[in-house]
Amino acid sequence: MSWTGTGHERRGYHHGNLREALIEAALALIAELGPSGFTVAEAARRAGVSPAAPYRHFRDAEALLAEIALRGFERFTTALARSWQDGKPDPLRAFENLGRAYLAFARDEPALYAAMFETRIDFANYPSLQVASDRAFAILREASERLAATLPPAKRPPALMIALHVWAMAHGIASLFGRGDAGRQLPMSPEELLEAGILLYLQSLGLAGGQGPQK
Amino acid sequence: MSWTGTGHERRGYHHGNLREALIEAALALIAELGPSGFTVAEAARRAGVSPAAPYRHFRDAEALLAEIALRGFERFTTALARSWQDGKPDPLRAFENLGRAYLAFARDEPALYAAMFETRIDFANYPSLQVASDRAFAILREASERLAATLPPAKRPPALMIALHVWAMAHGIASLFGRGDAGRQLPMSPEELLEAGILLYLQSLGLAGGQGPQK
DNA sequence: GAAATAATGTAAAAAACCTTCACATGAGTT
DNA sequence: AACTCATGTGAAGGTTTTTTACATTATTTC
Repeated sequence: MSWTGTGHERRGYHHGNLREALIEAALALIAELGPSGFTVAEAARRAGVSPAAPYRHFRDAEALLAEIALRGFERFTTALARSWQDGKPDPLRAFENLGRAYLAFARDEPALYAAMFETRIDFANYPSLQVASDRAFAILREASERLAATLPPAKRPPALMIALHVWAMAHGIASLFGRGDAGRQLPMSPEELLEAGILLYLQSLGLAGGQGPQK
Repeated sequence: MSWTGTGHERRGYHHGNLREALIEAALALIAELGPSGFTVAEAARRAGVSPAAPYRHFRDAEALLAEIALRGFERFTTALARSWQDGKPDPLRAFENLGRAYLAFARDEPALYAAMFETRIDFANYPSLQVASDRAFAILREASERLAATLPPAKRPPALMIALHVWAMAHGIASLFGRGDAGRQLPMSPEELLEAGILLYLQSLGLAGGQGPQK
């Protein structure tokens, strides 16, 4: 038993909670070394089991990553929904909060975010991932709908487009500048950058800044 | 010599152009299987040499990827500069062309784009990569400067901010929706999405749409 | 409660990969 | 022609992935 890890104690022949222990170990590995630093063998080592044990719980390495990404999307959805607060105190403020929550999630849970977006998992092989990802996007879309609905129908821009633009900018900022040490330094924080970008964008749609839409 | 590849012919004991052949093989692998599908052994196999041969040209697998990313940034810079056309016919049109060129590069050279942005190479270990990346961003920044300069100084927004916002949105769209099959389907093409996003954003700065800045 | 069954972990092994090292070969130089 | 350097080979050690046969424990059923 030379692989017996120094980490969490082992109750006996059976681990008792190996599935969770593997997920935690994988998360720690990703956080430390990036998505490519994770290996099934190392996760097993940290959980104190043999290299074959993980295969009782996950079909292969990708399945473990997919499970992590799935939980990531679920927590992401929760975090976004909480920050949106059903549009309170007002849709614009709530929308800004949504943006901050997006970046906060990417910063505070880099391993989850990496598993969700920096890992090349084919969603077709994991339908639940597609569902979970759609649910997260649905928050953003709902927020965009509510924001757009503050305008009279004639001047109302398509909410889906707004949601896509905001998602792209948020993901772009998180991905390019999200980690403090990521090579590039900014004249402002990622949060400030995103907030400014969203406000400018919404302004031209007449959804921020107090004046009507451009035309 | 069981590893003699079926690909490009071999002139003798010495390959003659192994370095380039390895880079090509790695690019093909990344294009086919994603960044994680590349292995030194397979690249060597395709080049028709032994698995140890690549180490005469690259310190390790990451160094090969870094070289690919470096070339990617150089070609990226060239493509962006060409599309920008020194601001012709006018800064706004040229700016839109820049956005299209960004997405075209991500679509047409997915392997390069992946090596540049989806691979977690530490720029600190490859200073030339940092330089090349900065050069690419400099095009975007210069374009932003020129665009901002179309406004009187008092109303001129910070060009760096514009460049960061546009880069983030372009990268976000490329990364989330750039590949046709990438799970999510859009109501419009990535190019149209980006163009609309940029125009709306610039509108509120008074840089597009024909009217002055808001507020 | 004992026996059958299911779940979970181990050991061993094959295949692939990464990388290094000593050595071989060929190219270019003097 | 001899020397030197660059480039490629063969072999080897170490790691990882995943499968298979087997061992152990938990759970269910009678």
